[in-house]
Amino acid sequence: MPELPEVETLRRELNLALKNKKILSAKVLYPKTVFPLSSKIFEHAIVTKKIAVVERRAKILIINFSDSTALAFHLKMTGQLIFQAHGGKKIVGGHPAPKDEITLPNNHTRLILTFSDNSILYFNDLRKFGWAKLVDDSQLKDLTKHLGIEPLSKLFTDQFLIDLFKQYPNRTVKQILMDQTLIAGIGNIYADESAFLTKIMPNRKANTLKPLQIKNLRQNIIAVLKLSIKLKGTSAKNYRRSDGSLGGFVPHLYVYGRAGQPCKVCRTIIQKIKHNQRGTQFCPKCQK
DNA sequence: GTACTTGTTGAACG
DNA sequence: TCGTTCAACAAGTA
Repeated sequence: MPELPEVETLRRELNLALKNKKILSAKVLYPKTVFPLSSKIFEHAIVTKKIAVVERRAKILIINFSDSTALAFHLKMTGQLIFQAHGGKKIVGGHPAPKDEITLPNNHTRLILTFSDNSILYFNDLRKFGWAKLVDDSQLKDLTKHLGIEPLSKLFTDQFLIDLFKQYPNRTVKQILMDQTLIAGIGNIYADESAFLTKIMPNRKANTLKPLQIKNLRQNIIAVLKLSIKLKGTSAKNYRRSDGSLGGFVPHLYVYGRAGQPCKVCRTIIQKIKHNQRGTQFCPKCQK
C-alpha cells in the first residue's frame, strides 16, 4: 500500500509530467470515488482546468489548478495513479501492479482524465477506499486541517517528539506515531520499522521511554522515510504473499511482513501481535 | 461459506 | 471536552 515515501515519489514524477497541462475531458467510472459525487457535475467542473503544481500533504496527493481549485487524491490501500504519455511510457504510483500487464482502462479504473496533448491519467483502486476530490481553497483546508506535522519537515524536532510523549504518557509508541493528527504520514510499515531500529517495542507506553530513546526514534523515523524515498518510494510490500512483485524498499525491511522469519540482526523469529487493532511485528529479542 | 486483513473516518462510549 | 474503542468501507486470501 502506498505510504508517505511512495506518495512523495509519485508527486515528484507527476509534477514534472502534468505541469501546465490542460484537462480536455474526464470520465468517472465509479461515482463513489469522486467528490462531488455526481459524475456529471464532476466531469463538467474539471474540464479546461490547467495544472499549476502537484503537492503532497501526509499521504494526500494534491493537483493544484491555476484557478486555485485542486484535485486531491487519497490512494488508501489499493489506489494507483497511472500516467500514460501520448505514445510514451507509463508512470505508475501507488499499490504495486503485476509488472507490465496493466491494460488501461481495466475493471479497477475509477477515473480517467485526458489532457489536451492526449496524455491520460488513470486512477485505479481495487478496493474502492481511495478518493479523488475536486475542491476549492477552503475545502482543501478542511481536508488537511486535522493533520499533524510532516515528519520530514523542520518542525519535527527532538523537542516536539519529547513533548508529544509527555503529552500522551499513557499511549503506546505506535499509537502516537500513527496518529495522523499528531504526525502526518507514518503508517504501519514505518511505525514498526522505526520501533525496531530504536530497539523498543511498539507497544511500549510513552512514559517509559528515556529522552535519548525518543531522540533515537526521531532519527530512525527520518532515516527510514528518506531511504525509502531514495529508493523511489517503492515501500509497498508484496500485497499478498502470492504477488511476486517486491518494492525497492522491501529488502530493507527488518520486521514488517517478516513474521515467522528470522530477525536479520539476531536470528530470533519475528513475531506478530495485534496492537491498536493493527498487525504489529517485532523482534522479541532486539526490542525491549 | 466464513473469518480475516488493511488505513482512515466517524460514531458511540464513559 | 477528552480519550478510547469499534464499526464501516470493499474485495481478495486462507
